Amino acid sequence: MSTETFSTSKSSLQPADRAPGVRQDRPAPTVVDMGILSRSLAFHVRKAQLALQRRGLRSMSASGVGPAEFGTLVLCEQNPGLAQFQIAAALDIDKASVVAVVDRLEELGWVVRRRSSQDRRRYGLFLTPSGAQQTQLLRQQAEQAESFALELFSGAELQQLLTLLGRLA
Amino acid sequence: MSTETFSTSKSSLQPADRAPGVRQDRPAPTVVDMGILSRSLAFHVRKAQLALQRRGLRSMSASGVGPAEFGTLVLCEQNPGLAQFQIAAALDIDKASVVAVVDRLEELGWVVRRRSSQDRRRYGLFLTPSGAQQTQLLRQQAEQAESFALELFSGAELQQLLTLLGRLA
DNA sequence: TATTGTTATACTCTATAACTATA
DNA sequence: TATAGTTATAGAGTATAACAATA
Repeated sequence: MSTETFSTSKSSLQPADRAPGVRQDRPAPTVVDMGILSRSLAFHVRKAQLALQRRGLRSMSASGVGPAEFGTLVLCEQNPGLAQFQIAAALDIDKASVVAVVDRLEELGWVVRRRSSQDRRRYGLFLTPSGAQQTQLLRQQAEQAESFALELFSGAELQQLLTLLGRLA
Repeated sequence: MSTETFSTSKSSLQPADRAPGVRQDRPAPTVVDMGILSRSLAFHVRKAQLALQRRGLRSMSASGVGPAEFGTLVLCEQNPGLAQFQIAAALDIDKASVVAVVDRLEELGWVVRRRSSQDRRRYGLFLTPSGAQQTQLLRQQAEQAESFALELFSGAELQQLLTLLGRLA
């Protein structure tokens, strides 16, 4: 049996006599019970995202290219002439955030903005040749960064995970 | 057939003659092809997290209680006397970040820090009576905020989603 | 020497509001 | 009036590095 006890905090905001119901004289836990967190969707999604970020996505951000930049490149590749508000809708971020993303990509010389002749409020976004080249490279890096999932999941499991996540969003 | 064209961007960094391979004179896309993003785990996890955040989690943060605070309360409830570094490990955040979280909870009078007698470097964290009450309330809110998932998924699907996400982390 | 809690700092990502030019 | 892009600002949320106290 443990005889561990706990004495009052350094903080004077909560002296012992102002927290009369707090139980003491218990051993400090060694195995952590996650309680409801083990059944919380938000908690699991957050941990999964952290794990993915720490994995290979850091390799991209080293070159100043984050998820939003990568997504924009892929969308421009698949849909030449896409407008910025369409990028925002597809990536689920605000159109104001897209401005800085496209600014960076344009500075890198990977993307160009061209005014639409039909609606002069819009820019059409296009990959430059070097942008197309970089996109191909980054896509390979992204695929490799996610390839570890192929060891964690069967093909059917991976497919269902994507399906279920898609239903959430 | 569309006759839409695109003229040069306002930015002088990328004049037309420095991006010679960019294709023009194409109609602006209306349906967006997500390309590889539709099969990207990181992309789907990120969108799912955004959807969850926008849903009910905002209701908590209105009271200054975010996911980290909620997780800490639940952990303290299930494991009285837990140390801060154990909170950090369980929630997958840095121990430095836990300090501010516990500070807030202590200011609210929901949690108290007590020095361990066995290892005087550590604090044991305990819920106060009002902290226990608030935790129960917040847990109900969290369960309700995630209850929409019960309409999106069958019990088996929800269970598998949690299992697969857990395998990622 | 290593660990626990702390402080200070900075970075990433995103949202909000107000503005402009076009529609 | 509404929409597309822009600007400026601010807010989460987290990481990193260095430090004091303790092990």
